[in-house]
Parts: sequence; structure tokens; C-alpha cells
Amino acid sequence: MTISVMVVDDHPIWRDGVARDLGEHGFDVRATAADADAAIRIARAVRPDVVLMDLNLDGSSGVRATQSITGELPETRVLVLSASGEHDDVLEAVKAGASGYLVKSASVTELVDAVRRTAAGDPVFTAGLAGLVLGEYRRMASAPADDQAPRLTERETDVLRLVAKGLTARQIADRLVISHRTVENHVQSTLRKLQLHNRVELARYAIEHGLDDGEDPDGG
Amino acid sequence: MTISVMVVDDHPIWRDGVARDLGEHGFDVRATAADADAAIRIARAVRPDVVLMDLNLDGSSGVRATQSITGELPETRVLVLSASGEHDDVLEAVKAGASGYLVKSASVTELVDAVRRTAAGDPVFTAGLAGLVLGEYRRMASAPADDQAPRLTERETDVLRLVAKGLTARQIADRLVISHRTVENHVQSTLRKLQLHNRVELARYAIEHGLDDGEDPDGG
DNA sequence: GGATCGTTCGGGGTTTTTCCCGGATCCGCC
DNA sequence: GGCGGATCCGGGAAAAACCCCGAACGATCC
Repeated sequence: MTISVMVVDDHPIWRDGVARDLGEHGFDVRATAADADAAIRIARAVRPDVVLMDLNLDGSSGVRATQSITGELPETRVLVLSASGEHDDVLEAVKAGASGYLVKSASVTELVDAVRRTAAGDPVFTAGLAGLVLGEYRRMASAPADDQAPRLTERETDVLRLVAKGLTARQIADRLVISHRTVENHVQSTLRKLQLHNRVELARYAIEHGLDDGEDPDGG
Repeated sequence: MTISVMVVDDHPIWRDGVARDLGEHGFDVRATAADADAAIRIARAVRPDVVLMDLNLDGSSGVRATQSITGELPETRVLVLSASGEHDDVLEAVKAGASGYLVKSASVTELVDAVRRTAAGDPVFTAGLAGLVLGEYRRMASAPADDQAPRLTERETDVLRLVAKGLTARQIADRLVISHRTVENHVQSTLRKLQLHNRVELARYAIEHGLDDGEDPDGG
């Protein structure tokens, strides 16, 4: 019995090339799609055994499409293709229900083999990724739920923003029209809440959490 | 007269698909290569009219290969293919002597047309890129050379990296096995060179210039 | 050999930050 | 009315950061 496949990729050359390769190796390429919405719609109608999903469709909507398809069609397995090395997206795809992962640098032989194994329900992962997924799982299991940010008051946030820009307590006091001792108190309580130790760590925290304005320290 | 083409890409599926597409459209695909060294060597022997060069070979060696080939073989034109949006690499490729640029999301028709025009000596640039190159040229012409980062010594860079992680002078001194006064001196000279005023600004500078290790301030 | 530069160490000073307090007002909530 | 939280102001003290200075050593270049 032939395996039905759907190819999703926004690069026409790649898409058609893969479709032809698979066709020549005995697969039934029922459909192709160039974007996430088309992929979801067509998959719903065609119900292929395997969806070959490119991860970097415009945006990272490949993940979204994977989620929709695996959610709606439990019989359909999604084999994710990626330009390799994009760890975050790949992990997202796995969470979204992808049955396997293959780098785009794979050969035709590897591709054909991977599609066969995916159709058979065999999870396909390149060497590096298995360890990556395991590591991520371990990380999640060990760190239960501490990632919720402590709540800063409005004033503390004001001060933090300015600290992250490199202003001293006196400069911040001038801007906010308060005493520099008050600024220092806000800094102190913020340090306690965030369990940090100095202004540099505060600045890093602000930058990583999008609290900074992204301006250059110098006059520009 | 047929146009001879060489295809350089580290993805076998893509490479062979493109080769086949071009072959079916009347081009003479003389050779393919998967990495920069092979590309240079084979191009030297084959002397194709057009080289289809993938920009993201391992590393950014696509630029290097482009430079070698255009330098050695003035008759051979290099048409660069890229996953799109990688402005820096594309500009590098243009500087390296590429005759044109095409995004990988192009259709087969566009590819065929682009190769024909490249062989005819007609520069091929997608809409966005022409403006990009012009803008870059204008920027270089107007701003002679003031945007170059001041040079920090190796030790200053070491200290900067650790400052950006939120360590105090004493902590840095312990790590580098020097006196904390020496650390403070390095901080001072770095502040002067970069025209900054305190450690928070140093941290921002380090982060924006990729000098930090991207670790969380807290224990994690 | 002399000049320059990077790296190291330190003196001596001011400013800022870090940390612990107490006290005040305002505002919402039980 | 009381209670807690947010905001504000301050004292005091230790640590750290900031700023300028000289000095020594080794390496490199002319």
C-alpha cells in the first residue's frame, strides 16, 4: 500500500523537487501547500499519512500548522523539516505534536527513509535532537514553576527602567521629581524581590524582560 | 548556444532538484558541489558560465567561494541564492563579486529567468535588494569611518564580559587571579575608550555587541 | 638602546551603591 | 476605625564604584 504525503514549504523549487523525489520513490504526493493556512485547510481535506512540514514558513507559523494538523487529524503524522540548528523552533514543533524531525541537509535517501518510518509510527530524530529533547524535558521536570516574575509596583518599574538605562540614583530622582534616597529604596526593594544583587543584574533583567527602551547609552 | 551552470549547495535535495529543473529548461548543468572548497576546485576545472551559489554553506563560506571564483574566473558569473533577509551576508556576497541575488523562495520560472539574465551579463536583484545595496553604498559614502568600535585590549574585554554579568571588581579579580585594583583600572580605561559612564552602560554595550554569555543573572 | 603598549599593582580621594533602620502620608479594603 | 500596601523621606555605615595619579615589568617595533 502506498503512503500518501503532503509537502508544505514556501519555497516552490524545494517543494516541487521534494514532491517529485517522493513520487519517484513510490509515494503518493497528494498535495502541496505554501503557507500555514493552506496547509491546515488542505490537510483537513486530503488527510495524508505524512505531512512534510517546513518549519520556517513566514513567521514561525510552521509550528502553528503542525499543532492544528496533529490536533485535528490524529491519523496524520507530521515530519518536520528545518534548516538545522534552530533549537527553539524544533522544540516547539515537538511540543506541537510533530512525530519526527529532519534537517534539510539530509539526502534524498534519508528523506525517503524518514518518511517511511514516520508513516510506520516510528519517531524520526536526527542524532543531536534526541539528546536536546531529553535535556529540555529534564530541565522542565527539575524546574517546576518558578518562572513567574515577581510583581513590581509601578514606581519600582519606573525606577528599574531608568536604572537599566545607566542613570544614577540622583539622575533618576531628578526625572521622577523625588528624593534620591527614595530612588535607592525602590532599587533596594526591587533587588530583594528579584533576588538580584546590583544594578548591572537589574539592567540585564530589564533588557531580557523587555523593560528597557532599547536606546544607546551614549548620546548617539 | 546552451548556458553551462554549476550548482553549489550543501542540501542534496535542493541541489539535485535545482539541477534537474535547470536541465529540463535547456541548461547544461556541468557540475554540482556541496561545500566551498569543492566549489572553487570544480569551478576552476569546469569554468561554467553561471555558478548558482548558496550563501549559507557551513559557516558563511559561500562568500569566500564567491570571492575566489569571481577573482579567478572573470568569465564566470555568480548568482547568489539565499534564504532571504540575511542582509549582511548578501551585502558581503555583492562585495565579493556576485553578479546577482535571488531568494530561495523564488519560483522555477524566476530561477530560469535569473540564470539566463545572469549569463547575459545582466545583474539580477530582487526588488528589495537593489535599495539595500544603494542604501549601504550611500551610508558608506556619507559616514566615512566613524562607526568602528574602539579597540579594547584582550584583558579589557575579559573584564568587560564579567562586568556585564554583574560581578563586582573583587569577584572579577578572583576569577582572573589579579588585584581588584587592576580590574578597576581596566574598567576605567574601557569606560574612557567607549565614552561610557558606569557599569550598567558597559553591560548594555556588552550585550548589544554580543560580548555577554547570555546567562541568567540568578542561579537559574 | 629607546619608545610604545599591555598588564600589573598600588595611593588617595570623592561619589555612588548597597544595606539596615524608623517614620510619614495616602488609599483601598475588611 | 484598623490594617496593609504603595509611596515618600530621611539617618547611618560599609562596600563598591568612580577618577586621577605614579610605577614597574615584559614584549614588540624602530
